[in-house]
Amino acid sequence: MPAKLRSITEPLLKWYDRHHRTLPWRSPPGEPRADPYRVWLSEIMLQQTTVAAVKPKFEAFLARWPSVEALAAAQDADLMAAWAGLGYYARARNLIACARVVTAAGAFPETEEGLRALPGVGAYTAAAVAAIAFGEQATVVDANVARVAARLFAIETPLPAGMAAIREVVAEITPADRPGDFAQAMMDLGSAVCTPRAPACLACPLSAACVGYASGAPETYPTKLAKAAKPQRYGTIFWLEDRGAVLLVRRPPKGLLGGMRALPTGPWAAEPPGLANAPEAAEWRMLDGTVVHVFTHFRLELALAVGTAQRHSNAGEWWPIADLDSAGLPTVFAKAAAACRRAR
DNA sequence: TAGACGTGGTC
DNA sequence: TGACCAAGTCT
Repeated sequence: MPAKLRSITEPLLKWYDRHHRTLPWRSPPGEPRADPYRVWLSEIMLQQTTVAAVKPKFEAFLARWPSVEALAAAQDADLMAAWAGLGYYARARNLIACARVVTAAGAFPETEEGLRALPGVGAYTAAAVAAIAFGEQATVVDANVARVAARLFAIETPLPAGMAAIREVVAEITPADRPGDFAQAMMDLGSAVCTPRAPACLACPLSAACVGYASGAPETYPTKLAKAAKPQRYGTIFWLEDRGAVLLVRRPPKGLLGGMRALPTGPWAAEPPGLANAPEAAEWRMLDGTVVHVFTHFRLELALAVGTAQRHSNAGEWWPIADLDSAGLPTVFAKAAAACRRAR
């Protein structure tokens, strides 16, 4: 084993044996394999999502759908509703598609290449599942690993272009023995020690090998390109009520909040759209105030229009207002619904 | 390659 | 308060 590799993997894995987090989808350190269903489900949920947000969702999914076969048999609407609040809803659509592919095939693919072909499984997730569930020496690079590696080797190329150099060095230091523990150790280290703002270098098992630490300014790595400003958009939410129920619709299957239940809404545009695309002719009353919600790529300010239906239209589902929590609304609509219920 | 795609927590 | 950030993927 090359000295460079040993000087990193040995202290890292020793640190992991002592300081690893215990998480519901994890096997203890030293286990060469783990349950692929749990590993896959957790990795999908963890994409761009914090451990704290994932833990209760993971437990709920595992209790309700204890195997990939059970998940494959779920109703789409039930799964989408169960995912509500986690965000990035394409993950939920791909999750059920993936479960059905795996169930039809009889088992998860056991190689990085095979996993990569599954819906919703990209370069990171394929490598993570291959390493953690199947013990493959795959190169696992998420935001934590990228940050640790960029500091360890003082990689100057800004992200995302710098990812190529990062992948190279991570491939060099990934051991054949315990590749899954190595990946999770890098992630735990990035989460607890090699943090974005104020890394705890004095507590780091890799500080002796770290070029970024030696430079005196490890927190400057990885460098990143400036982001574009978020545009402002405006919309109107329609709260149409009849005999204790409110009208909900299903969003189109793709795009923003695709496939999710929602309150009716007009366009989300650069100017307030007023009552455009109101669900039916009704006496709309505008509530005071607005609901603000910030998405990844724009900021949205919603006006709230409330009306009473003359008759039940069949343009959507009439949902009992007292039971709205079980509708599985994305957070932006849950916020708007709460504001309407308070103020109407 | 760059933009679409959610949400909640932190400082 | 707002900008940054999180176990990314798809097109």
